[in-house]
Amino acid sequence: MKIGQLAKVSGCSIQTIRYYEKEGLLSLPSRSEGNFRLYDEKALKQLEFVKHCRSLDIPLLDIKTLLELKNRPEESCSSINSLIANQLDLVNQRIKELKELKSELQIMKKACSSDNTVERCGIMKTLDV
Amino acid sequence: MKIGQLAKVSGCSIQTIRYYEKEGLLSLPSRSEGNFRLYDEKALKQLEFVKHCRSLDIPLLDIKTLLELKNRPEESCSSINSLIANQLDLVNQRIKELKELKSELQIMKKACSSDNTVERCGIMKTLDV
DNA sequence: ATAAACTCTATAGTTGCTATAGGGTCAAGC
DNA sequence: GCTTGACCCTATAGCAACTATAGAGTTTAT
Repeated sequence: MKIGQLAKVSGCSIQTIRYYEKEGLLSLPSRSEGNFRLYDEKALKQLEFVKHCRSLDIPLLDIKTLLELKNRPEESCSSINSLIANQLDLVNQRIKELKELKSELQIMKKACSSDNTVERCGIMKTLDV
Repeated sequence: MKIGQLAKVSGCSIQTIRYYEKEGLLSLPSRSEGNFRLYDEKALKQLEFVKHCRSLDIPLLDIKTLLELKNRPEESCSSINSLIANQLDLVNQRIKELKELKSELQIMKKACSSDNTVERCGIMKTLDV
């Protein structure tokens, strides 16, 4: 199939597919006589692997690492474990930060009722440290 | 004071200060004979305002809006209310997403014990949709 | 043959910084 | 006065992960 079809099937944009190829996340596809990229089922599977990893906020560089490991089945998977554990830490950390941010925003929200002027706005007073 | 001192006092890097000035978040400072930027207490306050907004994940463009509103004290602050409410929505949304991501990562973490091969790695099997 | 849809490569842009290059200024010490 | 190191300047590029656009070539259906 051509790139437009792959994009439809995978839910990944044409430009992103080309980007992933350029970044080494997708294998170079064969080409038609007119130089159009041609993809098979294996390419679709690889793209879906990449997409799945992205949905986990895994950076592209790490995804490349995972793909390389995938090609080395006899190797230890301890680095995969580390990667996922690290990702989980990052997520936990970010959730913590966002909760704190949420608290502050909620306090600010209450600091001002509508139909005020900027001068008397409780939110603005809070921002003005 | 010069930019290095402002950076120290504010906790904001020199380059970021210059960046904020370029983006219109900070007023153009006066200059010394040697063309060094010179800042007063007012500039420090403005920078701290910007920093505070950034700590709330408010985009620079919105911060500019807030600064403009600050200069119009008689105007309605309803847009400030909207901005904070919107920010809160975004934060809530992101927390939700991260919690879902966390769940998935936790499941994956359990899918593999250490000292496996890639071939038998439960995490890799999960990624391989 | 024609036109529209699809595809190509190259490049620029988004956001919010951050680093670097090459050069100028200032202040302290000799 | 000279030197040196700290500080400052502008310009530009880079980061991550896309996303858009320009200009041109290919394919497909009528």
